[in-house]
Amino acid sequence: MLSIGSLSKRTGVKVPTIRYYEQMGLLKAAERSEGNQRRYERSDLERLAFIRHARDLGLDIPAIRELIRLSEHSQQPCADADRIAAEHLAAVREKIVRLRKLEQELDRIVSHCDGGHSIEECYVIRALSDHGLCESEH
Amino acid sequence: MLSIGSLSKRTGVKVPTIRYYEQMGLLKAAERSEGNQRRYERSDLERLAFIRHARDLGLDIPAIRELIRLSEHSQQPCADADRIAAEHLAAVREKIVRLRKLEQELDRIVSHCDGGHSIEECYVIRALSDHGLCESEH
DNA sequence: ATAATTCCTATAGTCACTAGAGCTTCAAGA
DNA sequence: TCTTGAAGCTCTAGTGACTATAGGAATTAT
Ligand SMILES: [Zn+2]
Ligand SMILES: [Zn+2]
Ligand SMILES: [Zn+2]
Ligand SMILES: [Zn+2]
Repeated sequence: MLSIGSLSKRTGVKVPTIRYYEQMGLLKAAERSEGNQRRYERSDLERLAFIRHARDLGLDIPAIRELIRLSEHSQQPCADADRIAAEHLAAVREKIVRLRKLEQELDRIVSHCDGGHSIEECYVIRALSDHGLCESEH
Repeated sequence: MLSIGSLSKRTGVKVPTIRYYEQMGLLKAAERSEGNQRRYERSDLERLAFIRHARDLGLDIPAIRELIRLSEHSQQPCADADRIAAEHLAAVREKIVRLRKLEQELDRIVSHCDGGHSIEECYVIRALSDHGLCESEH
C-alpha cells in the first residue's frame, strides 16, 4: 500500500493533482488508513500512469474519463476509443495549422524591423495596428 | 460618439470583452453619457482594433499593455516592441514543436488500430497505458 | 406613450491545475 | 516513550481571457 506521496513520486504526478483527479472521477476514491490518509495499490498506480500519459498526449479530462470507462469493458469493440483518439489527433492538427499561420505572419512582421527605428516608424507597431498589412487570415 | 454596441459591431469584439479590456487597463475608461453609458470616439476604435489584432496574433494581455505603453512614446527606439514580438514568435514556434511531437505519436497510435478490435486488444488503450511504446518524448 | 432593445454592475463559471491556511497523522531518532 | 519534522488532510482561492447570467436602468423606435 502506497501513500499519496509515494504514488506521486512513482508517477511524476503532483500530490494535489492526484487529489484533483480523484475529485474529477478519474481515480476511484482511495482506501484510507486509520488516520484518514489515502492508501493506494498497484492498480491505482497503473491507472494513474494511464491518466498521466493521456494528459501528456493532450487528451482532456472528459475524454480520459470516457477512455477509462471503455477500458473496463474489455470485450466490447474499441471503435469509441479509436474515435476519441482520432478526434484528438484532428484537433491537434487544427491547432498546428492555426499556429503555423501565426508563425508566418509573426515571422514576416518581426523580420521587417530590426529594433533600430523609432516607435513611430516601427513595423511591428504598424502591423499590429492594421491587419490589412497581413498576408493571410489567421 | 459610439455606443459600446456599435464599437463592438465595428471591431468584432464582443461587448463584455470590451468592458473586460477596460478593466484590464487596455482601454482607458470611456466617457459616459448622461445616463452612465459608455461613449467612444475614433481613437478608441483604433486602439481596440490594435488590441484585437494583437490578440488574434496570440499576444497576451500584459504584452499588449506594454505595446500600447510603448506606442505612446513615438520618438523612443522600438527595440522593446520588436523584442516582445520576437519573443512571442519564439513561443509560438515552441508550441508548434510540441504539437508536432504529439501529432506524430497520435498519428502512429491511431493508425495502429482501425476500430475493429476488442478493447482488450485495442492499440489505443495499450499505447495510453504504456509510454514505453512511444517513439519519442512528448 | 409604450415597447423593444441596449446598456449598466456585479457575480460566477470555464479548464486543469496550483498555492496557501490551518490542522492532523505518521515515521524515525533519542 | 517522547518528540520532532515531514507528510497528510480539507477547504478556499487564484491562474488567463473571456463568457454567461441576473436584475435593473437607459435609450431608441414605433
Ligand atoms: Zn521596430
Ligand atoms: Zn493580421
Ligand atoms: Zn482500437
Ligand atoms: Zn508517450
